[in-house]
Amino acid sequence: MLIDGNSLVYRAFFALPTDMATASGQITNAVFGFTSMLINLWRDHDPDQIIVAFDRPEPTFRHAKIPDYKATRDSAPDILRQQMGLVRELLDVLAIPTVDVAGYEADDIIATLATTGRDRGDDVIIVTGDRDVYQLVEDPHLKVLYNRRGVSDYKLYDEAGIRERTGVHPRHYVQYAALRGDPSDNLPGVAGVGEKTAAKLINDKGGLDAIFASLDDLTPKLRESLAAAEAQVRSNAEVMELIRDAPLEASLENLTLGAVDAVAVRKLFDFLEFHTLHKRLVELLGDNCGDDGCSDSEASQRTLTPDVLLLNNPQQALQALQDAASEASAHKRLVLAAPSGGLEVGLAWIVDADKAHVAFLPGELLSDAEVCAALAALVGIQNPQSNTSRLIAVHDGKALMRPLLDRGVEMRDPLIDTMLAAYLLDPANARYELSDVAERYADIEPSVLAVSEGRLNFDGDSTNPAQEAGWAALAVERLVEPLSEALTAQGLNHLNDDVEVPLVRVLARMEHAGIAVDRAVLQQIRDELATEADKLKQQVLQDAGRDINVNSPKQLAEVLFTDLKLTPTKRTKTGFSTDARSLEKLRGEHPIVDHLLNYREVEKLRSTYGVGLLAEVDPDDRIRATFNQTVARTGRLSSDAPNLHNIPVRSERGRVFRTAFVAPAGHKLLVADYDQIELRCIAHLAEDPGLIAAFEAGEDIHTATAARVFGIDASQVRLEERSTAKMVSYGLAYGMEAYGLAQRLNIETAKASKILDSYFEAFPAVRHYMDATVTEARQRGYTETLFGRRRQIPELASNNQRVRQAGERQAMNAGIQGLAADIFKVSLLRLERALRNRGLGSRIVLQVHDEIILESPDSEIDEASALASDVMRNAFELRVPLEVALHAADTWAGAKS
DNA sequence: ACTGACTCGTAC
DNA sequence: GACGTACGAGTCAGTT
Repeated sequence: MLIDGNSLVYRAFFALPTDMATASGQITNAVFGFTSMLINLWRDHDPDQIIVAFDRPEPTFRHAKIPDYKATRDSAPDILRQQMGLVRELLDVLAIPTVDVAGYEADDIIATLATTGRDRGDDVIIVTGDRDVYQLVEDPHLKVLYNRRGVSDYKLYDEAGIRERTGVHPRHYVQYAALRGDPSDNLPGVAGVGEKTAAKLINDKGGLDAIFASLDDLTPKLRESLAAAEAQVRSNAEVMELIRDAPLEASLENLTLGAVDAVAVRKLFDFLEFHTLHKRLVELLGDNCGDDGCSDSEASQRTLTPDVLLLNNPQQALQALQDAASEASAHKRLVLAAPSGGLEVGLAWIVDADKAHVAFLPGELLSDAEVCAALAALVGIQNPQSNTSRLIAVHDGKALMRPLLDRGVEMRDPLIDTMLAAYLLDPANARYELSDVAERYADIEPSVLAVSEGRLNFDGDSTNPAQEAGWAALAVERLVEPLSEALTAQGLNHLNDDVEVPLVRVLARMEHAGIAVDRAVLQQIRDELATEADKLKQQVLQDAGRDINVNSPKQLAEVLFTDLKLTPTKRTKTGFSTDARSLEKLRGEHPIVDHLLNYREVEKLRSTYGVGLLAEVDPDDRIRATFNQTVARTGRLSSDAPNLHNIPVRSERGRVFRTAFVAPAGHKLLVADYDQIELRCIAHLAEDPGLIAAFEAGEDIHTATAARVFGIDASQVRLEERSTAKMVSYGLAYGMEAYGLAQRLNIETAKASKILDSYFEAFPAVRHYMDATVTEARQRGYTETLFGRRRQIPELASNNQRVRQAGERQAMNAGIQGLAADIFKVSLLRLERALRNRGLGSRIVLQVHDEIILESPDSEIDEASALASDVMRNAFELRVPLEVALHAADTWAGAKS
């Protein structure tokens, strides 16, 4: 194994955060990364010999040939250079030989050693992040382990691999690279020639000489570029060719691994504070390095090392699953965890907190029907006859449930889902990956790599999902107690046990079902919009008078406010705003304004909804979004891939997309949506007699509000007054102020202020509720919904007025939006249960915050409607009634109020 | 080629 | 600075 030391140390340095340091302040990110890589390489490939080659600081023969060679490179930062010495020291104590030669690069040393090794019959692996060595792989005994990025992303290239990656045979690599150039070495290639063209030229002609000899066959542009660059290309080829007979002092025979000095290793690792790495090293080297009389007791508490039983074939899998399922002790805990690749890759489990035994089932065994059945017996929904089911603990149970549903297995509700628990405990956190939660609540050390890459990546060992899933299972096991206790302490048991946890299965079933779409309709809409967008774009360009990117706010601002001298009305962080509200104010000043507004609308619809939705349609003509339960800080759900929560409805042009969401033959879409749920929540929370009375009377709430605010009879309320009242009511929930209302109504702030005053005079309890909510939140540091859902609002303690006021608005909104979300979740749950209990064929296929959409057989419409209405109205008892509107139609567009 | 900040626009 | 909660397309500048 030949390692390019500089290359790997550089990769490690840039891949890991520079705040990794020892208590004494020595920065260790590069040494850490390099050491971790080295241990993994050693373990995974078990080489007979390891040699690490280094560059020397002096110029090389390449600099002599080309004065500008590598001239664009910045010199290494000090904090990296310091660590080079530590890496050398590390290799010393590990007795790994290093080589460097003045005037030559590490690559040349590697080329020399590789050639010698191959000639004497060795298999050689070259480890580097530098592509130049691809040229060496002309022989089946020579391979390159290329470090693509970070410290754990390697790819092993043999001759075929190089050809696939570059398009050329390794023996042509130098010529190919010479054409393409190498910006990192400051070697320009041919203008207009990148990887694809370079490979094509080489393969068509056979080599540089042939290419330059027959330039006439090529297109004029290419011919010209090549002719102009010939000298450069020839020179590139010369310096890119690696030296295979560099003058090394030691011979390959003498560069062997020596005896490891265990005490020196321990001292160095102690100094660097590499406790986990030391443990891994000891595991690797065993007695050679293990017994130096020290222990890692402190570190081991924070580090998890799973002992995984790998199930290699269906027989072993069946046995293990049956063992787990048939154990006499019921009501014990079963921890399930998948590796980062998901259930497709595999599934690990632990039974009865027996941490010594983690089983890992490779994903491919799930295609075996018997294995699937055995898994169903272990984790499936409870068999009514048996009451012996184990209590499941998971992190992100939906990630398991959904692929299991695809395989016909319906997993039962877990006892605890550590992801949901962490979300309930702090929904403003934004990070609920297992490594984050494990560190926060069980003081389990996350792998540094997990932190740097934002996901669990078991210490660089990306090739071992069994270890990774095993780690996850251990982590979940350790989290169960602390999280359960924290939930209880915070009064979150009801919300967790009776709402969030059972909701997981409802969402998994919705995702699994998906919603049917009419692909042809969607394509038709997209194509019409494309034509229209093209036309409007031409108009805008014509108005602009020059060629710009119409999608670029920056270029648009230049045209509008510099070329055309229109008056800017609003600033953004980087310049003048061109958003729709600003453009509205410029209407009539220049035709470009109208054209641009039209273009924006059509282009938005075309790209986001036309192209975007079509990309998400599955082969069976259904769209399956993901519904996230731990994203929104108020307790709402969110949807992505695609986001089905913002399908257009307000504008006529956008609404047509809803005609593409359909019910299959013999079915209807049944849409049930809450009427004014947030406003009803405000009425309840504020206990405002006026609002309550209006809702109880079943009046049109905006008309009734307008009547009270403007002091007139409901019959006298004009459309504009109703609209104003509606705006105020909505703004209320968000903590809107006079300025904001004025902007929206396009009136003066003073006038808006009067309207707000009148509103609060008419509904005094509302203002009191808002004030009390903010005061309480400020005192406690968090808000709480009626269901006990908490949300921390640290902004309330800020010294910055702007931040603090934003916190106040969040506090006002959280209780309202959160209560609505809680009620809605209960509805979803109960409706799904009710449908199942009655054995109906109707199923929930979508939800949008206050709207549930069912796909219902024609024969069931009446029963399902009545059921949905009943469940939703009675989901929670407020001081005001909850009203639900129901519509059945063939498409989502048809089901409207 | 990839990534993150930014702007803009859609929903409730 | 001024209305809460989301997701995503596209641009652009910086990095690998």
